[in-house]
Amino acid sequence: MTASNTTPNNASQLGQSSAADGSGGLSAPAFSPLYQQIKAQILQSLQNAEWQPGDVIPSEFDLAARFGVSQGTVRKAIDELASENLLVRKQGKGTFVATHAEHQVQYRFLRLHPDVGTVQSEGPAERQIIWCRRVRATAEIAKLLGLRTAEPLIHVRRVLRLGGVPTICEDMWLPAGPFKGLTVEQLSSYPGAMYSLFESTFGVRMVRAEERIKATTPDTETAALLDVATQTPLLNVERIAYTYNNLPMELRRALYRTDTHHYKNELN
Amino acid sequence: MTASNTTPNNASQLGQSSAADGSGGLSAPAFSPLYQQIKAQILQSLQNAEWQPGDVIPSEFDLAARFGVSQGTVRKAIDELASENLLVRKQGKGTFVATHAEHQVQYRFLRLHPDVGTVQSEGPAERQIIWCRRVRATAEIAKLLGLRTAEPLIHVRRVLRLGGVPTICEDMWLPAGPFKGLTVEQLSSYPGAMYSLFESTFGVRMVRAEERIKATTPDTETAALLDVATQTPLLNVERIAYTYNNLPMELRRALYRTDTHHYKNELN
DNA sequence: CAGTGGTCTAGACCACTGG
DNA sequence: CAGTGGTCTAGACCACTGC
Repeated sequence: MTASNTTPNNASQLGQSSAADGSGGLSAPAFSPLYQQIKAQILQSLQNAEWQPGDVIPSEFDLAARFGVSQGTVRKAIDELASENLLVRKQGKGTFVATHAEHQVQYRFLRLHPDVGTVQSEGPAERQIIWCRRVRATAEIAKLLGLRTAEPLIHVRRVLRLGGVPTICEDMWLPAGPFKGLTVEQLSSYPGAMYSLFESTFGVRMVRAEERIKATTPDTETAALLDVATQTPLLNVERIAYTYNNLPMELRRALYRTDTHHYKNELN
Repeated sequence: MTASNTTPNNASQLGQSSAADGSGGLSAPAFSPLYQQIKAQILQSLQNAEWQPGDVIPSEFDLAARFGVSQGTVRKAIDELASENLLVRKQGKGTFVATHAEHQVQYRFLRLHPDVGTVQSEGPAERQIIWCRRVRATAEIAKLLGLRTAEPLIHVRRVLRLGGVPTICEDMWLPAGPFKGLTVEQLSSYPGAMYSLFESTFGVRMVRAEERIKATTPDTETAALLDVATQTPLLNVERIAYTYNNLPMELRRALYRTDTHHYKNELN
């Protein structure tokens, strides 16, 4: 009785998700293990906002019962989601939906760190919104965000001061639809990180990002904002941030001063 | 008979490794699960060069028998080592010691990619060794490499051409001891990546690296090597590469041209 | 076909949290 | 104390490789 498996193998009552699964190829039947299907189910619940950021999700045994699999299988699914920073496990307490609002890390995607030996204990960044405008997508921006040219966008420009020094000047482009109603007042008064605001107010959770870095010099306007000469070499960091389903939701083009800070990257 | 566990719990015949374990704190007894101890044992075999890069290691069942644990426990240990890129699993074939000589990825730690739309299919980089000298460590370099000031080093300077264009100029400092006998001829004639040479010829396997990026302009000598004006903004990438045990074994300071390439980083 | 890694189960017990 | 995640086992079967 006990030693026989539940089903011969692949997909039975568990419908394979229909949307893009990123496999690309189309020849192979593409065997998908049970835990991957469970993972897709959990992901679906996250996308559907069935569980909110910060919430506890059901226990491993509950989920196992719900999906009709063993706890170990659910565990493996959650393991992967946790390693992708979509879920956070806390022993003895439960498994939680990850959130940008965790006070521990203010800027999860910011890789700019103060040089050691120079200014330290600089505290939180001071943020200054330069503007927040409605614009239309250029062909270039539309392509990067997966939109059509001339679709409405919100364009935000801001400066961050670290340790009192203007260090970062960034432009952000957001699709107007999901961010309808975003105002300078919100951006200025919100106490947490910008992605935390997006999460709580607009239900858009940034999950992953890609950055492309070049060296450049600022135009006169940006040079003034950063209080540097126009020939000062700066890092040009272009970021595309993605929400669930690899959907790009933000384009950000930032200039970093690197006289007292550096961009840190770990290579494995 | 079967349902009782092997040992009440922690460390029994498995001696906890003596060297630095990175735990830092000293108050807690620091419970260490079995699979972590197995992982440490396997790591030890890797450091002792008991298994060479590219070799197969014993099967999960063999290792389980050797360590007196179940296959699942060995599996979890190998899982972590594989996720750290120290081992590579190949279904149906075995588990292999990772190597920099895999033809698939020529430069595992190089994050500079050609811009899309510009020059493509640029093929392998052309390497040009500018010099290879014996020097003594400055205080700064000694600190970064965990050495004492004035310890002997090998200083290599080279230029990489991508798609025919001189794009990277880098200086490397290596401790003279482990790299005794490194010559310009070796560096010039070796067909693979530099870390592959280190691995096969000197038994030094780079496992992990940290990079700190700033924007700068080149001095006249470097500007000439890269064929750019001295006011051209460039990426300054300072890398410390580590072998097993978090031992720093290389300091590298590179300047990247970013007119047709960019430094790519994935944020999770 | 045998050998390897990969999946899945069922059940036991441990470590941690909070009422 | 009960409930959660974390570890460990023993055993079954699947998918892939290569002889």
